[in-house]
Amino acid sequence: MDIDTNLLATAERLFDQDGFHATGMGRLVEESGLSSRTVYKHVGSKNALMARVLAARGDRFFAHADFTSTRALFDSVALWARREGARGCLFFRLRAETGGAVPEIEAAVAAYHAQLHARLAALVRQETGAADPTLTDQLLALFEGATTAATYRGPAVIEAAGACAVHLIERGRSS
Amino acid sequence: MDIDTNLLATAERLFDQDGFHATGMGRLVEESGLSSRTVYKHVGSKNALMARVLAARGDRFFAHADFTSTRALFDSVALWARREGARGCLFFRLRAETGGAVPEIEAAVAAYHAQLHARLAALVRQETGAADPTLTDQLLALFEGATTAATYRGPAVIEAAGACAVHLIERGRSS
DNA sequence: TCCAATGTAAAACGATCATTTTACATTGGC
DNA sequence: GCCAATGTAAAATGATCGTTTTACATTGGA
Repeated sequence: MDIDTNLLATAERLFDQDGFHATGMGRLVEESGLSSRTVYKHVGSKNALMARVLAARGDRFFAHADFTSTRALFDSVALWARREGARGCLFFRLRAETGGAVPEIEAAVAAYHAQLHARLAALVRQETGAADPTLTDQLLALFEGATTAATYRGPAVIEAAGACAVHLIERGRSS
Repeated sequence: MDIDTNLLATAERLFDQDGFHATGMGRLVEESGLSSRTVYKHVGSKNALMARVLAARGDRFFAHADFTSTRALFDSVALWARREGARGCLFFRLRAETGGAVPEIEAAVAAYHAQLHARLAALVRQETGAADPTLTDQLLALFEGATTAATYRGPAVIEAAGACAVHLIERGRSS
Protein backbone atom coordinates (compact mmCIF):
# COMPACT_ATOMS: atom_id res chain seq x y z
CA MET A 1 0.00 0.00 0.00
CA ASP A 2 1.07 3.53 -0.80
CA ILE A 3 2.56 5.47 2.11
CA ASP A 4 0.09 8.31 1.82
CA THR A 5 -2.86 5.96 1.63
CA ASN A 6 -1.57 4.01 4.59
CA LEU A 7 -1.11 7.19 6.64
CA LEU A 8 -4.56 8.49 5.74
CA ALA A 9 -6.27 5.22 6.61
CA THR A 10 -4.39 4.82 9.88
CA ALA A 11 -5.08 8.40 10.89
CA GLU A 12 -8.77 8.09 10.09
CA ARG A 13 -9.04 4.96 12.17
CA LEU A 14 -7.25 6.49 15.14
CA PHE A 15 -9.09 9.81 15.00
CA ASP A 16 -12.40 8.01 14.65
CA GLN A 17 -11.80 5.56 17.47
CA ASP A 18 -10.00 7.73 20.00
CA GLY A 19 -10.52 11.31 18.91
CA PHE A 20 -8.22 13.99 17.62
CA HIS A 21 -6.64 15.19 20.84
CA ALA A 22 -6.39 11.75 22.36
CA THR A 23 -4.46 10.57 19.31
CA GLY A 24 -0.94 11.92 19.43
CA MET A 25 1.31 12.02 16.42
CA GLY A 26 3.51 9.53 18.21
CA ARG A 27 0.71 7.04 18.01
CA LEU A 28 0.42 7.58 14.29
CA VAL A 29 4.17 7.10 13.94
CA GLU A 30 4.00 3.81 15.84
CA GLU A 31 1.03 2.38 14.02
CA SER A 32 2.18 3.44 10.59
CA GLY A 33 5.61 1.90 11.14
CA LEU A 34 7.29 5.00 9.72
CA SER A 35 9.64 7.51 11.30
CA SER A 36 8.29 10.81 12.54
CA ARG A 37 10.42 12.58 9.94
CA THR A 38 8.75 10.68 7.12
CA VAL A 39 5.31 11.12 8.59
CA TYR A 40 5.72 14.88 8.75
CA LYS A 41 7.20 15.00 5.27
CA HIS A 42 4.01 13.37 4.03
CA VAL A 43 1.29 14.98 6.07
CA GLY A 44 2.74 18.41 6.77
CA SER A 45 1.05 18.96 10.08
CA LYS A 46 -1.56 17.40 12.31
CA ASN A 47 -4.15 19.96 11.26
CA ALA A 48 -3.48 19.42 7.57
CA LEU A 49 -3.65 15.68 8.14
CA MET A 50 -7.00 15.98 9.81
CA ALA A 51 -8.35 18.09 6.96
CA ARG A 52 -7.20 15.43 4.49
CA VAL A 53 -8.71 12.71 6.64
CA LEU A 54 -12.03 14.53 6.57
CA ALA A 55 -11.90 15.01 2.82
CA ALA A 56 -11.17 11.32 2.33
CA ARG A 57 -13.89 10.40 4.79
CA GLY A 58 -16.40 12.49 2.86
CA ASP A 59 -15.42 10.90 -0.42
CA ARG A 60 -15.68 7.44 1.06
CA PHE A 61 -19.02 8.14 2.66
CA PHE A 62 -20.60 9.63 -0.45
CA ALA A 63 -19.25 6.75 -2.48
CA HIS A 64 -20.94 4.32 -0.12
CA ALA A 65 -24.20 6.15 0.60
CA ASP A 66 -26.99 5.32 -1.82
CA PHE A 67 -28.94 8.45 -2.68
CA THR A 68 -31.16 6.81 -5.29
CA SER A 69 -34.07 6.68 -2.86
CA THR A 70 -34.84 7.65 0.70
CA ARG A 71 -35.12 4.03 1.76
CA ALA A 72 -31.86 3.14 0.04
CA LEU A 73 -30.16 6.06 1.74
CA PHE A 74 -31.08 5.12 5.29
CA ASP A 75 -30.44 1.45 4.60
CA SER A 76 -26.96 2.25 3.36
CA VAL A 77 -26.33 4.47 6.39
CA ALA A 78 -27.47 1.69 8.71
CA LEU A 79 -25.11 -0.68 6.93
CA TRP A 80 -22.26 1.80 7.31
CA ALA A 81 -22.95 2.13 11.04
CA ARG A 82 -22.98 -1.62 11.46
CA ARG A 83 -19.74 -2.05 9.57
CA GLU A 84 -17.78 0.87 10.93
CA GLY A 85 -19.41 1.37 14.30
CA ALA A 86 -21.63 4.21 15.39
CA ARG A 87 -19.54 6.84 17.11
CA GLY A 88 -21.28 9.85 15.64
CA CYS A 89 -20.47 12.06 12.69
CA LEU A 90 -16.70 12.37 12.42
CA PHE A 91 -17.00 15.84 10.93
CA PHE A 92 -19.04 17.12 13.83
CA ARG A 93 -16.83 15.41 16.39
CA LEU A 94 -13.53 16.68 15.03
CA ARG A 95 -15.00 20.13 14.65
CA ALA A 96 -16.05 20.05 18.29
CA GLU A 97 -12.55 19.02 19.26
CA THR A 98 -10.98 21.99 17.58
CA GLY A 99 -13.63 24.49 18.62
CA GLY A 100 -13.86 25.95 15.12
CA ALA A 101 -10.37 27.39 15.41
CA VAL A 102 -8.71 25.54 12.51
CA PRO A 103 -9.64 27.02 9.11
CA GLU A 104 -8.64 23.89 7.16
CA ILE A 105 -11.04 21.81 9.20
CA GLU A 106 -13.84 24.34 9.05
CA ALA A 107 -13.53 24.28 5.27
CA ALA A 108 -13.66 20.49 5.12
CA VAL A 109 -16.69 20.39 7.40
CA ALA A 110 -18.47 23.12 5.44
CA ALA A 111 -17.83 21.28 2.17
CA TYR A 112 -19.27 18.09 3.61
CA HIS A 113 -22.34 19.84 4.96
CA ALA A 114 -22.92 21.60 1.65
CA GLN A 115 -22.70 18.34 -0.28
CA LEU A 116 -24.92 16.51 2.19
CA HIS A 117 -27.58 19.18 1.99
CA ALA A 118 -27.40 19.38 -1.79
CA ARG A 119 -27.76 15.63 -2.17
CA LEU A 120 -30.74 15.53 0.17
CA ALA A 121 -32.37 18.44 -1.69
CA ALA A 122 -31.84 16.55 -4.96
CA LEU A 123 -33.31 13.42 -3.43
CA VAL A 124 -36.40 15.32 -2.37
CA ARG A 125 -36.75 16.81 -5.85
CA GLN A 126 -36.38 13.43 -7.44
CA GLU A 127 -38.85 11.66 -5.18
CA THR A 128 -41.54 14.31 -4.90
CA GLY A 129 -41.09 16.13 -8.20
CA ALA A 130 -40.39 19.50 -6.64
CA ALA A 131 -37.91 21.26 -4.40
CA ASP A 132 -39.03 21.42 -0.80
CA PRO A 133 -36.65 23.18 1.63
CA THR A 134 -38.62 22.21 4.72
CA LEU A 135 -38.79 18.56 3.74
CA THR A 136 -35.07 18.68 2.98
CA ASP A 137 -34.36 20.05 6.45
CA GLN A 138 -36.50 17.31 7.95
CA LEU A 139 -34.53 14.62 6.13
CA LEU A 140 -31.35 16.32 7.24
CA ALA A 141 -32.49 16.29 10.86
CA LEU A 142 -33.47 12.63 10.63
CA PHE A 143 -30.13 11.79 9.07
CA GLU A 144 -28.05 13.69 11.62
CA GLY A 145 -30.19 12.54 14.51
CA ALA A 146 -30.03 8.90 13.44
CA THR A 147 -26.24 9.13 13.29
CA THR A 148 -26.02 10.80 16.69
CA ALA A 149 -28.62 8.76 18.57
CA ALA A 150 -27.18 5.52 17.20
CA THR A 151 -24.09 6.17 19.33
CA TYR A 152 -26.06 5.32 22.49
CA ARG A 153 -29.21 3.60 21.23
CA GLY A 154 -27.68 1.41 18.55
CA PRO A 155 -28.21 1.18 14.78
CA ALA A 156 -31.92 0.40 15.22
CA VAL A 157 -32.48 4.13 15.53
CA ILE A 158 -31.28 4.55 11.96
CA GLU A 159 -33.93 2.17 10.70
CA ALA A 160 -36.62 3.93 12.73
CA ALA A 161 -35.50 7.28 11.35
CA GLY A 162 -35.47 5.78 7.86
CA ALA A 163 -39.05 4.61 8.18
CA CYS A 164 -40.01 8.08 9.29
CA ALA A 165 -38.18 9.63 6.35
CA VAL A 166 -39.82 7.30 3.85
CA HIS A 167 -43.22 8.15 5.25
CA LEU A 168 -42.44 11.87 5.03
CA ILE A 169 -41.40 11.55 1.41
CA GLU A 170 -44.48 9.56 0.47
CA ARG A 171 -46.59 12.18 2.10
CA GLY A 172 -44.73 14.89 0.19
CA ARG A 173 -45.24 13.05 -3.09
CA SER A 174 -49.02 13.06 -2.80
CA SER A 175 -49.23 16.77 -2.11
CA MET B 1 -23.10 35.38 43.46
CA ASP B 2 -21.76 32.30 45.19
CA ILE B 3 -18.24 31.27 44.20
CA ASP B 4 -19.26 27.78 43.18
CA THR B 5 -22.19 29.05 41.13
CA ASN B 6 -19.98 31.62 39.49
CA LEU B 7 -17.35 29.01 38.62
CA LEU B 8 -19.92 26.60 37.24
CA ALA B 9 -21.57 29.24 35.09
CA THR B 10 -18.27 30.60 33.79
CA ALA B 11 -16.98 27.12 33.01
CA GLU B 12 -20.16 26.16 31.19
CA ARG B 13 -19.98 29.29 29.08
CA LEU B 14 -16.32 28.74 28.18
CA PHE B 15 -16.67 25.01 27.51
CA ASP B 16 -19.76 25.65 25.40
CA GLN B 17 -18.27 28.48 23.38
CA ASP B 18 -14.71 27.30 22.90
CA GLY B 19 -14.66 23.63 23.81
CA PHE B 20 -13.06 21.67 26.59
CA HIS B 21 -9.51 21.42 25.32
CA ALA B 22 -9.43 24.93 23.94
CA THR B 23 -10.43 26.27 27.34
CA GLY B 24 -7.48 26.11 29.69
CA MET B 25 -7.84 26.36 33.43
CA GLY B 26 -5.91 29.63 33.21
CA ARG B 27 -8.77 31.06 31.23
CA LEU B 28 -11.22 30.03 33.91
CA VAL B 29 -8.97 31.62 36.54
CA GLU B 30 -8.89 34.87 34.59
CA GLU B 31 -12.58 35.08 33.87
CA SER B 32 -13.66 34.05 37.33
CA GLY B 33 -11.39 36.63 38.94
CA LEU B 34 -10.18 34.08 41.46
CA SER B 35 -6.74 32.64 42.12
CA SER B 36 -5.84 29.26 40.71
CA ARG B 37 -5.50 27.96 44.25
CA THR B 38 -9.07 28.91 45.09
CA VAL B 39 -10.38 27.58 41.81
CA TYR B 40 -8.80 24.18 42.40
CA LYS B 41 -10.00 24.13 46.02
CA HIS B 42 -13.53 24.50 44.68
CA VAL B 43 -13.60 22.37 41.57
CA GLY B 44 -11.05 19.67 42.40
CA SER B 45 -9.92 19.02 38.86
CA LYS B 46 -10.79 19.93 35.31
CA ASN B 47 -12.48 16.57 34.75
CA ALA B 48 -14.57 16.86 37.91
CA LEU B 49 -15.48 20.40 36.91
CA MET B 50 -16.65 19.26 33.52
CA ALA B 51 -18.78 16.51 35.05
CA ARG B 52 -20.40 19.08 37.33
CA VAL B 53 -20.91 21.43 34.39
CA LEU B 54 -22.70 18.67 32.51
CA ALA B 55 -24.89 17.81 35.50
CA ALA B 56 -25.85 21.46 35.88
CA ARG B 57 -26.43 21.75 32.16
CA GLY B 58 -28.77 18.78 32.23
CA ASP B 59 -30.72 20.20 35.14
CA ARG B 60 -31.03 23.54 33.43
CA PHE B 61 -32.09 22.03 30.16
CA PHE B 62 -34.74 19.77 31.63
CA ALA B 63 -36.01 22.67 33.71
CA HIS B 64 -36.41 24.71 30.53
CA ALA B 65 -37.64 22.08 28.09
CA ASP B 66 -41.40 21.70 28.00
CA PHE B 67 -42.34 18.04 27.75
CA THR B 68 -46.09 18.60 28.08
CA SER B 69 -46.56 18.09 24.34
CA THR B 70 -44.49 17.36 21.28
CA ARG B 71 -45.13 20.81 19.88
CA ALA B 72 -44.26 22.46 23.18
CA LEU B 73 -41.06 20.43 23.37
CA PHE B 74 -39.70 21.46 19.98
CA ASP B 75 -40.84 25.03 20.48
CA SER B 76 -38.97 25.20 23.76
CA VAL B 77 -35.89 23.67 22.17
CA ALA B 78 -36.03 26.22 19.35
CA LEU B 79 -36.29 28.98 21.93
CA TRP B 80 -33.31 27.56 23.79
CA ALA B 81 -31.26 27.48 20.60
CA ARG B 82 -32.18 31.06 19.79
CA ARG B 83 -31.27 32.26 23.27
CA GLU B 84 -28.13 30.27 23.87
CA GLY B 85 -26.91 29.69 20.35
CA ALA B 86 -26.88 26.44 18.43
CA ARG B 87 -23.49 24.81 18.79
CA GLY B 88 -24.73 21.27 19.14
CA CYS B 89 -25.38 19.08 22.13
CA LEU B 90 -22.83 19.92 24.82
CA PHE B 91 -22.94 16.39 26.17
CA PHE B 92 -22.05 14.90 22.81
CA ARG B 93 -19.40 17.49 22.11
CA LEU B 94 -17.60 17.16 25.43
CA ARG B 95 -17.80 13.41 25.19
CA ALA B 96 -16.19 13.58 21.76
CA GLU B 97 -13.44 15.78 23.16
CA THR B 98 -12.52 13.26 25.82
CA GLY B 99 -12.88 10.21 23.63
CA GLY B 100 -14.86 8.33 26.26
CA ALA B 101 -11.80 8.11 28.50
CA VAL B 102 -13.11 10.03 31.52
CA PRO B 103 -15.50 7.95 33.67
CA GLU B 104 -17.05 10.96 35.42
CA ILE B 105 -18.04 12.42 32.08
CA GLU B 106 -19.30 9.14 30.67
CA ALA B 107 -21.55 8.85 33.71
CA ALA B 108 -22.93 12.37 33.28
CA VAL B 109 -23.59 11.77 29.58
CA ALA B 110 -25.24 8.42 30.23
CA ALA B 111 -27.49 9.97 32.87
CA TYR B 112 -28.55 12.70 30.46
CA HIS B 113 -29.26 10.24 27.66
CA ALA B 114 -31.26 8.02 29.99
CA GLN B 115 -33.37 10.92 31.19
CA LEU B 116 -33.89 12.25 27.66
CA HIS B 117 -35.02 8.88 26.40
CA ALA B 118 -37.30 8.31 29.41
CA ARG B 119 -38.95 11.68 28.98
CA LEU B 120 -39.55 11.12 25.29
CA ALA B 121 -40.98 7.67 25.98
CA ALA B 122 -43.31 9.21 28.55
CA LEU B 123 -44.31 11.90 26.07
CA VAL B 124 -45.18 9.26 23.49
CA ARG B 125 -47.24 7.35 26.07
CA GLN B 126 -49.07 10.46 27.08
CA GLU B 127 -49.88 11.63 23.58
CA THR B 128 -50.70 8.33 21.93
CA GLY B 129 -51.99 6.37 24.89
CA ALA B 130 -49.44 3.59 24.59
CA ALA B 131 -45.71 2.97 24.75
CA ASP B 132 -44.08 2.89 21.32
CA PRO B 133 -40.32 2.26 21.25
CA THR B 134 -39.99 2.93 17.54
CA LEU B 135 -41.87 6.20 17.74
CA THR B 136 -39.76 7.15 20.73
CA ASP B 137 -36.58 6.49 18.75
CA GLN B 138 -37.94 8.60 15.91
CA LEU B 139 -38.61 11.52 18.24
CA LEU B 140 -35.15 11.04 19.68
CA ALA B 141 -33.59 11.14 16.21
CA LEU B 142 -35.56 14.26 15.31
CA PHE B 143 -34.51 15.91 18.56
CA GLU B 144 -30.83 15.06 18.22
CA GLY B 145 -30.81 15.84 14.53
CA ALA B 146 -32.50 19.18 14.99
CA THR B 147 -29.90 20.13 17.60
CA THR B 148 -27.03 19.02 15.38
CA ALA B 149 -28.25 20.37 12.04
CA ALA B 150 -29.15 23.71 13.62
CA THR B 151 -25.42 24.30 14.08
CA TYR B 152 -25.00 24.85 10.35
CA ARG B 153 -28.55 25.35 9.03
CA GLY B 154 -29.89 27.57 11.78
CA PRO B 155 -32.77 27.18 14.25
CA ALA B 156 -35.31 26.84 11.41
CA VAL B 157 -34.34 23.16 11.26
CA ILE B 158 -35.69 22.72 14.77
CA GLU B 159 -39.09 23.99 13.69
CA ALA B 160 -39.10 21.74 10.65
CA ALA B 161 -38.17 18.76 12.81
CA GLY B 162 -40.87 19.79 15.27
CA ALA B 163 -43.52 19.81 12.56
CA CYS B 164 -42.37 16.35 11.51
CA ALA B 165 -42.54 15.13 15.10
CA VAL B 166 -46.04 16.52 15.62
CA HIS B 167 -47.20 14.82 12.47
CA LEU B 168 -45.66 11.53 13.59
CA ILE B 169 -47.39 11.73 16.95
CA GLU B 170 -50.76 12.53 15.41
CA ARG B 171 -50.35 9.59 13.10
CA GLY B 172 -49.44 7.40 16.09
CA ARG B 173 -52.50 8.57 17.99
CA SER B 174 -54.92 7.43 15.30
CA SER B 175 -53.45 3.95 15.08
C1' DT C 1 -7.97 39.35 70.67
C1' DC C 2 -6.60 35.64 68.33
C1' DC C 3 -6.82 31.87 65.45
C1' DA C 4 -8.45 29.12 61.87
C1' DA C 5 -10.41 29.35 57.60
C1' DT C 6 -10.22 31.23 53.26
C1' DG C 7 -8.53 34.10 50.07
C1' DT C 8 -4.62 36.32 46.68
C1' DA C 9 -0.31 36.43 43.87
C1' DA C 10 2.90 34.19 41.42
C1' DA C 11 6.38 30.97 40.69
C1' DA C 12 7.44 26.12 40.04
C1' DC C 13 6.57 21.38 38.65
C1' DG C 14 6.00 17.65 35.79
C1' DA C 15 4.03 15.78 32.00
C1' DT C 16 2.53 15.75 27.26
C1' DC C 17 2.83 16.97 22.61
C1' DA C 18 3.60 18.76 17.95
C1' DT C 19 7.41 19.58 15.43
C1' DT C 20 12.37 19.90 14.08
C1' DT C 21 16.98 18.49 13.82
C1' DT C 22 21.08 15.62 13.58
C1' DA C 23 23.32 11.66 11.93
C1' DC C 24 23.18 7.90 9.15
C1' DA C 25 21.38 4.11 5.76
C1' DT C 26 19.18 2.64 1.47
C1' DT C 27 18.10 2.80 -3.25
C1' DG C 28 16.65 3.71 -7.96
C1' DG C 29 17.57 6.25 -12.26
C1' DC C 30 21.01 8.65 -15.39
C1' DG D 1 29.04 3.97 -10.21
C1' DC D 2 27.20 7.88 -8.32
C1' DC D 3 24.17 11.15 -6.51
C1' DA D 4 19.94 12.89 -5.18
C1' DA D 5 15.93 11.55 -3.15
C1' DT D 6 13.91 9.24 0.47
C1' DG D 7 13.95 6.61 4.26
C1' DT D 8 15.23 5.31 9.63
C1' DA D 9 16.45 6.21 14.52
C1' DA D 10 16.35 9.06 18.20
C1' DA D 11 17.32 13.09 20.67
C1' DA D 12 16.18 17.98 21.20
C1' DT D 13 13.14 21.95 21.05
C1' DG D 14 9.72 24.82 22.55
C1' DA D 15 5.34 25.56 23.89
C1' DT D 16 1.16 24.50 26.50
C1' DC D 17 -1.24 22.93 30.29
C1' DG D 18 -3.11 20.89 34.56
C1' DT D 19 -1.87 21.11 39.04
C1' DT D 20 0.79 22.19 43.28
C1' DT D 21 3.40 24.96 46.26
C1' DT D 22 5.23 28.92 48.71
C1' DA D 23 4.53 33.17 50.92
C1' DC D 24 1.47 36.36 52.45
C1' DA D 25 -3.15 39.00 53.39
C1' DT D 26 -7.88 39.23 55.07
C1' DT D 27 -11.57 38.25 57.98
C1' DG D 28 -15.25 36.51 60.87
C1' DG D 29 -16.50 34.18 65.05
C1' DA D 30 -15.50 32.15 69.93
